Amino acid sequence: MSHRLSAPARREQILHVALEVFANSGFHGASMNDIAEAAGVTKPVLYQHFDSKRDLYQALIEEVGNRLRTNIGKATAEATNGKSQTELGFRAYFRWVADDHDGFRLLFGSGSRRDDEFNEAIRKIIAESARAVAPLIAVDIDESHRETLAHALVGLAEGASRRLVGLGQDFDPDAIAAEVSALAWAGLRAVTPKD
Amino acid sequence: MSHRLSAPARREQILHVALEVFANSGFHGASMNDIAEAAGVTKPVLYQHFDSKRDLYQALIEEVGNRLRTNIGKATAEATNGKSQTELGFRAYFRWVADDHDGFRLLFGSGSRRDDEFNEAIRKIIAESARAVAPLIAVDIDESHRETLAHALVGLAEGASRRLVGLGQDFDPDAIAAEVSALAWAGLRAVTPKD
DNA sequence: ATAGGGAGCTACCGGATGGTAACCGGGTCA
DNA sequence: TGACCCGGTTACCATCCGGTAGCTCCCTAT
Repeated sequence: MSHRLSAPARREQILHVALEVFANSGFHGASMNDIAEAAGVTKPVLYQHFDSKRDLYQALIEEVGNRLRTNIGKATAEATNGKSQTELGFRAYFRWVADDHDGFRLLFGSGSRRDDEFNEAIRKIIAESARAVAPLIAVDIDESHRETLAHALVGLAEGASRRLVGLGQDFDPDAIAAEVSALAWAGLRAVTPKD
Repeated sequence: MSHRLSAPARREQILHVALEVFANSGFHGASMNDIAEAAGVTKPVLYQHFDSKRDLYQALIEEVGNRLRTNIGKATAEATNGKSQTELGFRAYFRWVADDHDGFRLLFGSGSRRDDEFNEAIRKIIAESARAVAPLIAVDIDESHRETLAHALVGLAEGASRRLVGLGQDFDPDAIAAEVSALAWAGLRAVTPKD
């Protein structure tokens, strides 16, 4: 069949294939046999590259998380003010979602959040995103509320993405980003202290 | 121990206890034995009231979904304009989250989304919320974008809630609602057609 | 040719868990 | 008092699945 691969190549291929399988079926829904079959090999091969199922899954979370981080980081680094930072950040986010559907579903669509171990990793990614967003909230409210609003904004992007990805069709990330970031930016300006 | 209960009472108790267990451990993480033990009975008793584990879980999703629906529906019914509708809607939502942590985690915190069968039920709830939000987006953009923004707003509330619930402490739902709805309302006004 | 290493496979184990069959025991009513 | 209803229990089955031991086969280098 698909010939033998070198160890590193096989590892990459497994990661690639596993991402798709996990994204489709979730951690519990996908068996190691499923993944092995999808990769055109048998189970023991998986264990030559990963210590356990969790290990494989975790590796994926980390990899996908890094892609997300990197994209947003690069994009916002070029921003000169809050508004453009917001726009560029959302654009990078939606671009990432648009061409990494499986990655998005792995992180945000699945049961990853349930499991304590995975939860931690994903929480970190979300918290990190929130921390990037928080400084944009200029209003003088207490730290805790600011954090909460930051998480809300992360949820804003997540909610839109979930639907877009759920539809299964491709979409124009820049157009969505423009609307969502307009909403976010104007919204941020409107939050007033106290009430 | 806790004496025998009438069938209906036992059913209610099981639902109550199962919500907590599922919320804590997720669908896969919680075994029927866990739930039975938490309820102070044994497994077969569960099967006298529910056909299967999935059946029990589904019943919970529906029940929680109804609570959410009802609360928001009642609240927004009193609104006279878009702005107050937004405020009242968010307030009802956060109030629900505040006193139904377990319900929130069942619907939004867990692996429920993964499973096709459950997914459908939860999707419906989210879609319903989005449909309630969509009319507030006055801007003249095409239907699909409006839907996406509506989902984004649902995600806004979800993101904030996830953090609040995750912190484990209680919070003032009205205060959060005030901020989030201010953000949402101002944001909505700012989305402009085309660009 | 042949030895060796590394990629891959067959076959298996054991634990966890959803689900069930068969039984028990106490309160109620004739 | 004795039959029966019904909520509850014990003990079990069957299956799925993560994980592993040990072998095979092919390619390469000497």
